[in-house]
Amino acid sequence: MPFSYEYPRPSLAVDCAVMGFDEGDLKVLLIQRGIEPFKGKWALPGGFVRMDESLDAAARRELAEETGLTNVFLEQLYTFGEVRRDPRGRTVSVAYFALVKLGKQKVAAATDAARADWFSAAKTPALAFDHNQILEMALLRLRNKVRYVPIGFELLPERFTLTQLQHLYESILGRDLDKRNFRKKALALDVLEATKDHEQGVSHRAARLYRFDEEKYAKLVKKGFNFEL
Amino acid sequence: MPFSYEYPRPSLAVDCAVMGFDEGDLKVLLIQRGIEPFKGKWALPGGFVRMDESLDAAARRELAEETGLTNVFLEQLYTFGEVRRDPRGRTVSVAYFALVKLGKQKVAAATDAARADWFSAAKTPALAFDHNQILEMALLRLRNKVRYVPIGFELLPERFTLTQLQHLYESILGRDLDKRNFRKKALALDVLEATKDHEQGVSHRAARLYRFDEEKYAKLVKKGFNFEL
DNA sequence: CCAAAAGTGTTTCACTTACACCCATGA
DNA sequence: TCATGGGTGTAAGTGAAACACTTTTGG
Repeated sequence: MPFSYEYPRPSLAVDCAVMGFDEGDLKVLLIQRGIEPFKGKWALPGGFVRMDESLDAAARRELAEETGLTNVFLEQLYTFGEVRRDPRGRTVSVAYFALVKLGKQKVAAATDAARADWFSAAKTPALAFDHNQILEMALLRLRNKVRYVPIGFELLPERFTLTQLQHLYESILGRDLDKRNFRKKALALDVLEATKDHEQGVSHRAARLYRFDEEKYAKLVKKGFNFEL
Repeated sequence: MPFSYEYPRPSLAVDCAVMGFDEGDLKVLLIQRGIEPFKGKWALPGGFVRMDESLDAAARRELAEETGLTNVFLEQLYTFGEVRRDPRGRTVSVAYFALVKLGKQKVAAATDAARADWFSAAKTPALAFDHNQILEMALLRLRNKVRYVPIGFELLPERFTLTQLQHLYESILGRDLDKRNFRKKALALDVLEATKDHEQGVSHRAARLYRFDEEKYAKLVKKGFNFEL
């Protein structure tokens, strides 16, 4: 500790596991690396932390720079610090977990990324660095967290049908849920607000659209409630 | 990214929130800083990460150096990276969460620590850096985690009575539990092995000693079970 | 009128909670 | 023999899971 500031320091990076939901399928956003090492390989978006920005800020900046995404749900996941995880030299990476409402935002590759694209979370290619491990942990976190915190709504458009919500949960949890029980429970939580509108352009009975009510949810949290789907 | 290795780098530290349980009370291990900054103030044990060691290894090393503790339960907690959290300059700290079986190990201050001592977790002094915040997060993690992972046993001696176990849970969760229900549930989980022995030297009926059965637990985990106390 | 998904209640079972007394031991 | 904590069972209530048919709409 006394001479700490003379010590050599590891490089410090952030990497983001960005997840979205589309067509009943959980997706992950990957970029194709435009530079060495691992040039041409797919990887999580990320980059180095600057001296004048917090870790969260670095994650948001890199995400915007490499993929064009802003205003996403972002939370710290885990810090990866094995000695040889980066061939360039000692690099510690703070991994982030991000959720985006797909369809709204277009992704666009930029800076060091040759391309950016969505992959089905179930079948991602072999990634650069230890990014497969990071991604695995992110998916695990999503599965665990979605059971007691309503983050699922971060993955849906502002208005959605109960069937969409159910399919989202099914694909995150990896198992089928009973329709009646699911709807009963979702509505009983009292955080969904029914709108007057219904989905459009389907060739069958149109489902009612619901909206997640942040205020009701905040009140419930205060009361020390117990969310669980 | 391209010029990353020319960028200035933050310092990288680890800090450990070490918790123990003694006399029915949850404790935290603090060191009194022997050097600036915050000389004389209490803080979490920790120090800088070396280039040739992983983050976990750094946490273990610092813990051993500053407090003499080895073989503790250790898991990464969260990484703190606000720009001005260390007056010496930009420093990012990977915080760890540690549990020790008290009574077995003596703590002894060393290196940069003037003293090391156990404090009741409920009433800790104002700490150096953002360590109060780290500690708070560690206690929160313990409260949440203890509900679905049997880490409570990391805080008890190898053999313990059911009443000790109950008091541990009560002090972590911050509320009283019903004796009969607690015992029923604890035994129903089928991870406790009754020994033939009883506690000694008490002036009332001596309670039976139990042991946590790691193997049974591992088997249950494999079967995808559901621990909860 | 057919296909396709929306929408809706009841019963059963398991688990949680509340609750009070006798037992064993050492002083 | 008294004080102290150890140890035990049952009943009521609450929440989870299983399960099938009618309704609406567009083609």
